[in-house]
Amino acid sequence: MAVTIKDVAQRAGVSHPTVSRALRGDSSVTLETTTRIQQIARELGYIPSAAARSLKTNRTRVVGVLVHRVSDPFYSRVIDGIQDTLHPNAYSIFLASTNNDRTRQAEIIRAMTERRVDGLILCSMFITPEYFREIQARGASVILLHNRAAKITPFTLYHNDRYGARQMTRHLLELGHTRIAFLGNTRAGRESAERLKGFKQELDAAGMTPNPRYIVHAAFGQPPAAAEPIQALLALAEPPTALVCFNDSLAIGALQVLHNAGKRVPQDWSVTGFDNITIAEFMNPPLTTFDQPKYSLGAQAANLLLRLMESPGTDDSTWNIPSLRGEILVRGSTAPPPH
Amino acid sequence: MAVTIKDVAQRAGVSHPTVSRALRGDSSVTLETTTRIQQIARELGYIPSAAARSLKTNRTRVVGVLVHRVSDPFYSRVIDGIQDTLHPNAYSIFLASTNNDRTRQAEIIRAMTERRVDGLILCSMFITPEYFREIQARGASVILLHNRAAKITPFTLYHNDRYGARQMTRHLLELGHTRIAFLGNTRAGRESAERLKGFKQELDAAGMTPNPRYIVHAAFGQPPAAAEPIQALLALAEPPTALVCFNDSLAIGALQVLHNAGKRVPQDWSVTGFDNITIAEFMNPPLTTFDQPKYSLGAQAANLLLRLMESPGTDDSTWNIPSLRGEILVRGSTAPPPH
DNA sequence: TAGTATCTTGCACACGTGTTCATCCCCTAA
DNA sequence: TTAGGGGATGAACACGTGTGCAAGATACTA
Repeated sequence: MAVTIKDVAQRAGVSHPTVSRALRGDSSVTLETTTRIQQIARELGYIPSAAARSLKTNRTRVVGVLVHRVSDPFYSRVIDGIQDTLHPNAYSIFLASTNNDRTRQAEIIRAMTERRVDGLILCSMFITPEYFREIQARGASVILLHNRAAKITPFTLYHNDRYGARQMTRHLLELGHTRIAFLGNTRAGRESAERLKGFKQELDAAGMTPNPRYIVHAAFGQPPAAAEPIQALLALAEPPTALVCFNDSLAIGALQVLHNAGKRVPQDWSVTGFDNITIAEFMNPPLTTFDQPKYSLGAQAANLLLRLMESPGTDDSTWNIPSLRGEILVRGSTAPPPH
Repeated sequence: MAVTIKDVAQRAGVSHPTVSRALRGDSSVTLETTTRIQQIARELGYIPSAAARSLKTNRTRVVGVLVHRVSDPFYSRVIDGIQDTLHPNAYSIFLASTNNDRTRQAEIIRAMTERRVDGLILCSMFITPEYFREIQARGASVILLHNRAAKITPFTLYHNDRYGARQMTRHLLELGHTRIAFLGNTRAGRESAERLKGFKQELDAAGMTPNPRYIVHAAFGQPPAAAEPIQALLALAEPPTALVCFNDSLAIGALQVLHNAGKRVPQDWSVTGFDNITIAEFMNPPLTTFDQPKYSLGAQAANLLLRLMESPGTDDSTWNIPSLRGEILVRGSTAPPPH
């Protein structure tokens, strides 16, 4: 069908191994022959078959990336970072989204295994240790990003949830707030639990005991999910004056609910987000949030994976796993409490 | 290295073609043998090699998707639609972003050609007719999405820019506005030009002549790019009272600039977006916009591509290309003009 | 001039799968 | 009993590329 290496060989009057070597820049081929073969290959529009090459070399130069949803504003930035790092290294990316569906995740990993990806970046919550080991046994390098069970492998990159939550809480304490609420995300599991833990720790450190009524949870991590828990907070006899949200999307949902209830942010309520998604600074008011280095996170994960794929088998924890802390960004959605 | 079809064959005491047939459910193999082979394959953890299969069948069941940036809130929803349509059909997706860089786009398409993708969904502006034909000549089915030069192939899905812009403009006219501005996006090329055309047409239809000073352009399509042109509008002796933006992101940028300038939306200025990205309804005020069926757009493109890949060679324009219109969503960012 | 070292190239095989065709076996009908 | 037929399986080859090894050509040295 398509033009193969043999076509080029025939046209050049050489054997196909010579063409193979010439195009790969093997120095054992005469410079003259090399340039002639390259010329002919270009004329014929020869493009080698990755499938055939992979079959022989046992490497695909493909990396699989798994997220729960591509349109998630957090992960889409992570993917940008992965893309920009892997592309210059001539790797292609299989991207798939699980939709938080275990069955679908299994199908995807199966497909990626059939395709013999060299590496895998998994941003899923559903990776068990056994699962991880099975994938690894098949020869693929694996990086976990943001995983619930962070102890499966040393090759896990995750932001410091507890640290971030403490930063946000401290900021509100420093502004003078005493009635501070926390809005978690049920679906985020460990991640949400960690941030709640940080929230409580910081209150403890300030000598305050967290009010259990101020700890509420959204069913998932998108703006509409904020409505119900925020209504509950508003209905309290003594509502809070500040709110630490699990992420920016929920904070944005909270802003809207508060606005509709006639509450002004930040005069009546202070609200903080988490992640610093692109849109956060363009909200009205601009969102005070914890800036996660999303792009860098993706880039670092990709870099780590590249190193791992180059030197497989070194499962030592002697590796220097970068840890990305992030930082607080104070914007317009927080202020001292009223009166 | 990995367990191959021959290992399964040996273990089952049959030849490898029998295993191949059994696992593909060929009826010529005894039911008994089939179940036994399947059992053994499962025990051994046999997973066929896509590379070897592709080499033989000349099909990869892989589709390449090209966008300018994954984190773009418009395309990331399109990708969701593509994903959810292709996954159940056992196709995998190569995702790559061009960053609006022609060289990088060429590298990506080259890589996808090496990988022998069965199909391609291109959301790029840089596809010339010759380029398109060359890709097609290599046997891949191609769908264009949102392309500047819509006439290259019948297999182009694009939303009706002109129609949408007319809708938005009419809405503002009906509210009583007479001083209406248009904020375009230089980088979007034809797309922006079409929307501007629709804007002008609707004004014409209302017997009004567009004021050239009210037509401004942003350098790119993200919120920060709105600052400069909006400042220019504010500096006019007689500034507009309404603004039709190229997309939601620019409208969001405009909202912030107006807010900082002490203008209230919608009391002083009405602002409209375009696309209805996820965040639009959670802005303050919620954005009046033109809802593009992004997810459906992706799903339709994928469906069309599936049909095209199943029956290659039929280049007829007898195909029924779906046309997706979209609809206006009136929310809080528009109101009658002041006084 | 012959022998040897070096450089260039081709032959043959392998990677893992699917497919065509031939073969073998068993069953049935004459 | 034998011929014929149909069903199950195996042998051989092909897909396009990379690689080890041998062979041929050339240059250099003794």
